[in-house]
Amino acid sequence: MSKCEQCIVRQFSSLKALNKEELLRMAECKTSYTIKKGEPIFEEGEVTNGIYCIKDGICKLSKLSDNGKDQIVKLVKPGELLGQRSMISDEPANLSAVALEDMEVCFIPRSEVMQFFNQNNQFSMNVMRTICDDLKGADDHMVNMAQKTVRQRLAETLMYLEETFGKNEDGSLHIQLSREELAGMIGTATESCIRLLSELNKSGYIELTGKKITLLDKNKLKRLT
Amino acid sequence: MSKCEQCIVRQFSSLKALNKEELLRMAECKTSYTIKKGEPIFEEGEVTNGIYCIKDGICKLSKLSDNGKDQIVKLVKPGELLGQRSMISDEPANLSAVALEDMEVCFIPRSEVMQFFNQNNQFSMNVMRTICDDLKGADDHMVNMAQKTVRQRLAETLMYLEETFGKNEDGSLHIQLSREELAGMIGTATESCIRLLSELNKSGYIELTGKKITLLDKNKLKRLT
DNA sequence: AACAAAGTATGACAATTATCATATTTTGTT
DNA sequence: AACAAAATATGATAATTGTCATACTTTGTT
Repeated sequence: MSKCEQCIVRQFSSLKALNKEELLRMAECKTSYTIKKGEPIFEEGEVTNGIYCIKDGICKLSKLSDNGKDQIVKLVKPGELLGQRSMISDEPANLSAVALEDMEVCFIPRSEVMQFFNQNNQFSMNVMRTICDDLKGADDHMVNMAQKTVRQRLAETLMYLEETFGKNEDGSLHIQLSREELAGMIGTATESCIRLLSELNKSGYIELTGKKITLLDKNKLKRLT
Repeated sequence: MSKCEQCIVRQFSSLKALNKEELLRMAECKTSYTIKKGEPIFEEGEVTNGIYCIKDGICKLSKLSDNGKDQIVKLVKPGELLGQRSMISDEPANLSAVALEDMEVCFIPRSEVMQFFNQNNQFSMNVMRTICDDLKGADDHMVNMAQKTVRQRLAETLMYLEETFGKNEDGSLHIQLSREELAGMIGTATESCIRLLSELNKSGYIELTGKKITLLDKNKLKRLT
């Protein structure tokens, strides 16, 4: 059983407010999991009964729409927590979490987290601020979905992916999404997404090499939005 | 200076957790306002420095998109609180709040609310749950915006308006939105909204009489979505 | 009552986006 | 290495939605 003290999740998340004793308690009750790319951490409607700490790997939070398409609501990085909203509302998950890369996560039971939550005011304020940030992000995202064209949303998403997940040595986006997943982020049909990518490619905004996407002219891309 | 004990807001909002002494303190520091239809309570980017209790009247929370159109993110009823997220994040308002009817609201300074928040655990849990509900609502709303057609969103919105704000004696929707505002809710051009309404009218799904909208066949409307 | 201004309605058309069909390429498995 | 399956790409076409022009109605003001 590994310690929680030096864990990346503790450095970036609400958990940074926990003291040594609380970290020890957490280390004792946590469960570590390895999750393969493509596998779910939890699914929409599932009772999660705790939170997940993302130690390594990226995952998508998505929701199945009535039309059968999976809309990606958010991407989650190492250092973040999953399942905080469900824990506080005491409700099943509203979104599914699926690994986009091989992942390492720890599960901490609800009862334990709620203890920290009630005892440690700084911790609960941290959780609260995170949820407030998510709410602001979701409102802004909603406005973009409602008011921007697919091309604008694609350009914004590509820049977001580079800013958030960085580039490889060759300059291509580090995060690898399938065309279907990218379409699921911007809220469009897979074919439309492919067509627009290939248009941006021909116009010199981006470069497509196999699955790799490289942003060539970010100023031009920004002007699209 | 009126009392807070019997106020409608106390019955429906997070404030129900406050005790008599806290209510007295709140009554002393609150400021009451009357806001005319069309006037703002606060605007996007404004530092609010407190929360607003909606005693009477309905307002819209909206955000101006880059294309110059106002997207309505949420409608707020009497009994609800405004500005909780900004208060906790200690940030300016992310959305504008504008009265859709003449309103009565009370303003409570941030310092006071934060005291309740820190002292009264039930109150802070209530606030937290409300924000969690908003987050779930925003995520769901986002998926609808991304995945449903304008016609589907219009049908859903009309049913939402009837469920949430009720009907007049003649069966028409109680809440009166301009076509532009309705378009701002569903995220489309005003002309498209008008055209679809008139199509639903001709097909017998709804009836348009001046500004009044009556839902005639809710089963059919539901099937559209 | 008269008038301007705003809101609602509709047509014509263009632009955007989805859908279906069909190649082509890549990936994974035996 | 060979093959099937999945992912990517592209064309053709239809459906949806936005834009601009214009007319009609309602509202509010003087």
